[in-house]
Amino acid sequence: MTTPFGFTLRQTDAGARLGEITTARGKIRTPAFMPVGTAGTVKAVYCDQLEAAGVDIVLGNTYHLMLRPGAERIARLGGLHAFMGWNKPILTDSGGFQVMSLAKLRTISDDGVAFQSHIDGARHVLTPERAVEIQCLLGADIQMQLDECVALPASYQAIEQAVERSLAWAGRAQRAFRDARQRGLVNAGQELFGIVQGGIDATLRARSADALVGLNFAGYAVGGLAVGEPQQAMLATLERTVPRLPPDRPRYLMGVGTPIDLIEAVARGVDMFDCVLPTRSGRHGQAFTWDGKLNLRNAAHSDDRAPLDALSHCPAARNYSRAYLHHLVKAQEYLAAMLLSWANIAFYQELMAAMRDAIARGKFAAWAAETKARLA
RNA sequence: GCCGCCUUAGCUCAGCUGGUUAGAGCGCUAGAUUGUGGAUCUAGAGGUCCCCCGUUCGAUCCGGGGAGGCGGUA
Repeated sequence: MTTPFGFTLRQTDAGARLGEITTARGKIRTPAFMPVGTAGTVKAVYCDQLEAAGVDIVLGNTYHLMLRPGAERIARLGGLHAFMGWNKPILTDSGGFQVMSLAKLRTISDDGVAFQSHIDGARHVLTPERAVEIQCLLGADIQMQLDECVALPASYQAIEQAVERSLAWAGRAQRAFRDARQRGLVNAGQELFGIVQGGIDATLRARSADALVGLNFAGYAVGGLAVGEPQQAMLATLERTVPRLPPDRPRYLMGVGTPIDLIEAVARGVDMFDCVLPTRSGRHGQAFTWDGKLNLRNAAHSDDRAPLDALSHCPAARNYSRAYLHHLVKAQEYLAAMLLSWANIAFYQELMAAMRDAIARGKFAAWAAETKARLA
């Protein structure tokens, strides 16, 4: 008996939404932040630490896992959850982001994307159908359609083409997913999300969102943001896009963002986020704390006995001095990446928990104003 | 003792047949990083060119002397 996929909206406050996503592998408290685990690991962090930090769901990546170790191999080994030892929900990105980030290594057509592997140069083709097949093999609880993500600034024509192509691919992905469901390759607790594109153009965003809603997805992502445009343009785009999405489905802002980005987006009705910032920044010596960003590489920390963040509940933030973390970062010790990634993920989870609490109390606007000032 | 080589940024070293503001790598000081190519990028500070004398319009560079280091040799 599989728990079916579902979304319950419990409360709204000042535009922000408190809710819960149900999957066969567990519940996701929203607004939610999902750490990025591209290659079957949230880099430098154990699954136990993720769980203890309050993480409900992590990301995996279709493109990277397809290249190495291969989707069919992961399926033979019991699926991505068993493979990486994470039994809670997993959302897999489709490879659409790599259309942008690995632009030099791919050619795109209406049929799909041909990548030249950055590992060994081999040719790999990703179509909307193959992306669904791979995500079925991985066992993702939430799949993403293949889309075309465009770096900004870009011409109207380029963004328009990406919108139309992504819409066509949304329909193909949906047919492939329904076919997989009929063949028993996905269960009732698993779902596929569509992705809105359109740059920061109001007309294209409306066109993309409206057409996608017509396809009736279980959840909707807003993609193609935080890719070069100013924060104000991103927020303005959210204000025009999110209201077009059905309120009874989760909304996922892909690839965002900084702590303040998250607060601003929650205020505009977004439920889910993912971003590499807490982990990538952690590997580069930057910490997110309740007093704002801290660069542990800076010499100012070399004699500082204070903990990273006395307000955090994370052992990494409480039990090690800034002087020690500074030393580890300067010496390029592995433990620096481990402790700072851990602390950053814990901070992001505490931030989301604080937002959920503020919404539940009906105090989101005041909380947001105070917290933004504190973190700035 | 004698012979040879060396001395330029914190470190390891380029360079200048004598000419405006002497460079690199690393290190150092900062900044960037948004659906992760375990990648990288940007900027800055830092100089008695071992010391003294001489030659020259002008010396880090040429000559003499000195100091320190490395190697060889009796």
